Amino acid sequence: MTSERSVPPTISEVAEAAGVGRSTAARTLGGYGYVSPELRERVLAAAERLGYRANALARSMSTGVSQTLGVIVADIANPFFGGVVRGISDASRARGFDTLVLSTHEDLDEEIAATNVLIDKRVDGIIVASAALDVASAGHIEQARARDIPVVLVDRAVPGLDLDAVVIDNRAAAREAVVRLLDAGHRRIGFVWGPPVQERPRRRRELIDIASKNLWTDGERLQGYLDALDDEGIVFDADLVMVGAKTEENAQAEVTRMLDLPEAPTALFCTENDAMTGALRALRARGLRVAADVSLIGFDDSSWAAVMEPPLTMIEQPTLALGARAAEVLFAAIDGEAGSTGLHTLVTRFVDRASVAPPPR
Amino acid sequence: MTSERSVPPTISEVAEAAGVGRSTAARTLGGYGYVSPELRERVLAAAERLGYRANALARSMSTGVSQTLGVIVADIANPFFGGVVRGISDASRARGFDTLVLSTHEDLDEEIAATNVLIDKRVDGIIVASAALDVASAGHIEQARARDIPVVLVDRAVPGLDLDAVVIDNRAAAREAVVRLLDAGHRRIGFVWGPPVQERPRRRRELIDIASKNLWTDGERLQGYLDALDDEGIVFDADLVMVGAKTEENAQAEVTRMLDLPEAPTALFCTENDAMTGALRALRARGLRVAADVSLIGFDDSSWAAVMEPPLTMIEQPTLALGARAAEVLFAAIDGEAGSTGLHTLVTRFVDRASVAPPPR
DNA sequence: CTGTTAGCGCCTTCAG
DNA sequence: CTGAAGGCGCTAACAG
Repeated sequence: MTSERSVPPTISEVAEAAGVGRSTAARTLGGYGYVSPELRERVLAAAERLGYRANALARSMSTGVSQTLGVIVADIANPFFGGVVRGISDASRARGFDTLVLSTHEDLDEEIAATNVLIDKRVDGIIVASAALDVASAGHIEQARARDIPVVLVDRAVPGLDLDAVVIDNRAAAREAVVRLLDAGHRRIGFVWGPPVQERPRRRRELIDIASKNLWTDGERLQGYLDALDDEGIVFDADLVMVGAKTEENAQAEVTRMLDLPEAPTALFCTENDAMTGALRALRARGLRVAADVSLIGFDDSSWAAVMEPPLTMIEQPTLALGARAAEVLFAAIDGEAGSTGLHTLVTRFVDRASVAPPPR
Repeated sequence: MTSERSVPPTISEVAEAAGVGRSTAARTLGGYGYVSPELRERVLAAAERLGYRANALARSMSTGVSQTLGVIVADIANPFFGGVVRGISDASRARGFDTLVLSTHEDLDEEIAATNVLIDKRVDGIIVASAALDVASAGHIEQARARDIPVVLVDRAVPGLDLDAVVIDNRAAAREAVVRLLDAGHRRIGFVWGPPVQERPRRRRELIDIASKNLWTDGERLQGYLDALDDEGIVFDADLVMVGAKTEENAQAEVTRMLDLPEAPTALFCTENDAMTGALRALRARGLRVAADVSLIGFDDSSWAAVMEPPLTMIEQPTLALGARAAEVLFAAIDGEAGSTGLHTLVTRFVDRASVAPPPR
């Protein structure tokens, strides 16, 4: 039975209806303190009759706890972040927490604004896949911590920031992928996707410098690529690295450019989904076959990759687990468990399918 | 400059620091009422110095407005819902609202719990892709409305519920797809995906009955399929409809079953992403080629569909727009604009690529 | 224009 | 074990 009135009943009204004091009603409805079975019954009945529901805002107001987690990601429409958010959401629900999700379009100012919103709404903790590149640009995160709001990073670490970060080992995963290509006999391997440098870096040193000044994941993956090349003593060729915007169109354009090189790459390492689809478009346009003509390995497995012809070899990221783990780490901090802050690294899975073959000829 | 204390300063402290009354501080910081430029300046300076930020909870408490929208979807990790949520999120932000997102795993009980959470947190409005099949199972939605919280449905309408619903015309889109297949000469067309019936329906009437008792989108798409068949006077064959769980595995199994029929389908209409990938797996396992042997049309375009060989003909849903529109309609309701409730239908786009060809032989 | 005075709904001492 | 009273931080009438 619910009352028809549109203003919800308060605990005082329930108390009155039950003929008891406010605090007695509050104690039984809030589930704390002692109440005699008899009164308890009466209160419960009255609450039921009036359709009482506690006002979570008022409760947060006096307890100082909102039972809400704040989540900041670049783009909730990106399946990768969708998985992370779902992992966070499920783990939170299990603890009775809800999640306020904000998308920042990979813009630092939006991220700062989002952080302020979360601080203002008094969330109990924040999980952020930050666009901040270094400590200097992470002032908003310090701000939250200064207000005693625990923060954990997910997907992207921020070098120099002493914070818990739940990530994968991008560098090792990238290195492994490129090693596979190397093992298959490839020597000219293209690197498709960020960092989004505008000018083609001449020297290797320059590239590493750029990598360290861009999105952490991009930099790490690029490093992994270079690591693998180093293993084989292959000199880095700037022509084989994509430059410019991180879009599918540009990936296609850059791969096309590489394909037209005198010494074209025989393999491509795509560090993101759109890099892979862009590369595939470029191959098709040039009439080249996957594996037979150009080998391919990509990041972020999906069910589509498995049904391509040939099926694509991919690196799978544990999106749900990243989110779930981030939530766990955050809850530990909320509970005041002084765990050592640092990197929590989850393992990726190398899904070996059929897009890698020896170079042609 | 931010103070180092972890308990945030209140408006009273700012007032004191500025040497003015609370309400003067409140007026300037809250941006309402009159304040002399001089005092205003002093208050602002004090607020800045103390690092003041308004407590949104307290504000909501007294205004009764939370500047927060509640969003309920089946699975935030599903790219379709990811797009919808992103659309909602962007449109909300533009109005200064934030979104509390809850995933229900397509479970009605979880949806009911989620609705209660949103009611308790006093969101100003709710957008829900409901798992409710009819008015009888939509009590929680009525509950929210009884508490004067506007609700708008997105993606899925609930037959009989007098509520705004922002959707696409699933029936027409499905019909168009099947008509294309028919026009290409196909007569045996398989329907892959829900409704998740367990027993194979014998009669057409039975099927329609089932369709009307399941997820609205599934039912509508199935109706569209039947509509197209009717146009050509083709009798519905129960063997060509998938039954059982809505999973990629089962889609593959069911398509395999159809392919092994004495009169196998020469075309397949897949109403969801996993239906398409399942179907593709089945074709591959049987050594059949897309288009040449079996024509294909699917729902929910993605960049992958464009790079398949051959590129897949798909129906594209405007996910961002669905979310954005739902938010607009909700804001209209929040603003008290008494628009007529009903269906808001957005258009889909038929992306004609190359997975449809005449039947073989 | 400014400051005082009440609440918003809940939790939390504190006597009784 | 119960009820009265005060406070969380803010907004909102209301006099001055």
